Amino acid sequence: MDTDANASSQPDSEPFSELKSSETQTSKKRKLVEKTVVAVRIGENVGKLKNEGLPSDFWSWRKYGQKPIKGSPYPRGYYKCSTSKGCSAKKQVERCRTDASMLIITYTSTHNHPCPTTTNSPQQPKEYESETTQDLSATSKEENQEHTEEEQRDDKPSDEGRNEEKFLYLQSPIRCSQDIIIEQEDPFKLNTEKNHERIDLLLEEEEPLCYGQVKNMSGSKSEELDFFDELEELPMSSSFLHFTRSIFSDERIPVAPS
DNA sequence: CGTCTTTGACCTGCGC
DNA sequence: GCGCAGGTCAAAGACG
Repeated sequence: MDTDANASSQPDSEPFSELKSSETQTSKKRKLVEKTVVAVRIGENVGKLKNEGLPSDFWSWRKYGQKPIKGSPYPRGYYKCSTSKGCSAKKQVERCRTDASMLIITYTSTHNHPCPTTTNSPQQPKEYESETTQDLSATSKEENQEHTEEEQRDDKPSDEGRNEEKFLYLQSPIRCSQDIIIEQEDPFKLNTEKNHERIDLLLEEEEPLCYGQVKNMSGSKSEELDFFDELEELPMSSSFLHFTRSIFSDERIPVAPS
C-alpha cells in the first residue's frame, strides 16, 4: 500500500543490476519486484499549457486493471506496455493520498524492446497514436462528461475542474508543464535517498487523506470517484515517463524503501 | 473490425 | 491456517 510507493525491487529483469543493490527492501504485500517509483506533481500551470501537441510517451500503455487501495481515496491503475507484444514492462499509477496534486507512478519490470527515442519516429507511429489518441479520447470523453456534470453543479469547487484540466493537458505537453518539470527534476536530480525521503514524505508524512477531506474538496462521493477515475486515466504519466527518461538519460530511478 | 477500457472474479503473498 | 489486500486475468462493452 503506502509502502508500495516506497518501492522495493528485486531482480526481475537484469538491466539494472547496479540499482538492485539499493533496492533490497521487500514490498509489503507482494514478492520482491523491481520497481521504480516516481512522484509527479500536477502543477497549476499545466492547464495553461495545453496547446502543445507532443507525443505523450515513447511507450504505449494499456490499462489492464484498477484497484482501490486501502488507506488511499484514490484507486490505482495498472498498465502494461503495449508498445511491444512481449514486453513485460508495467506501471502503476495512483495519486498521492496526502497531496492530490501529486501522482505516484510505479514502474515495474523493464521494456524488452528498444525505446523509440525520436519524437515522431516512423518506426512506432502507433505508439503515439495509441498513447495520445487513446488516452486523449478516453479522457476527453470523460472530461466532457465530467465537465458537463460539474458545470451543472454550482457548489462544485472549481478545483475539481481545474485538476481534470491539468490531467488532460498533461497528456501531451511534455515540455510545457513547468511545474511538472520542476517537480520531476527536483526529486530525481537529487540522489536516490532524497527521492525516498520525498516520496516517503508524500506517502507517509500524513495519515491517509480522509474521505471527509476529499469530500469537502470534491463535493460528493460520486463526484469524488469520478474525479479519481478521471485521474486514473493519467495520460500524463506517459508523458512523464518520456520526460523522466529524458531527464535521467535512459533509465528509471529506483526508489528503495528507507 | 480491431483495439482499448472497464469491471468483477480469481489468484497469490503477507501478516497475525 | 485464516483473513486481508494487492495484482492479474478475462469477458463485455464502447469507441474510432
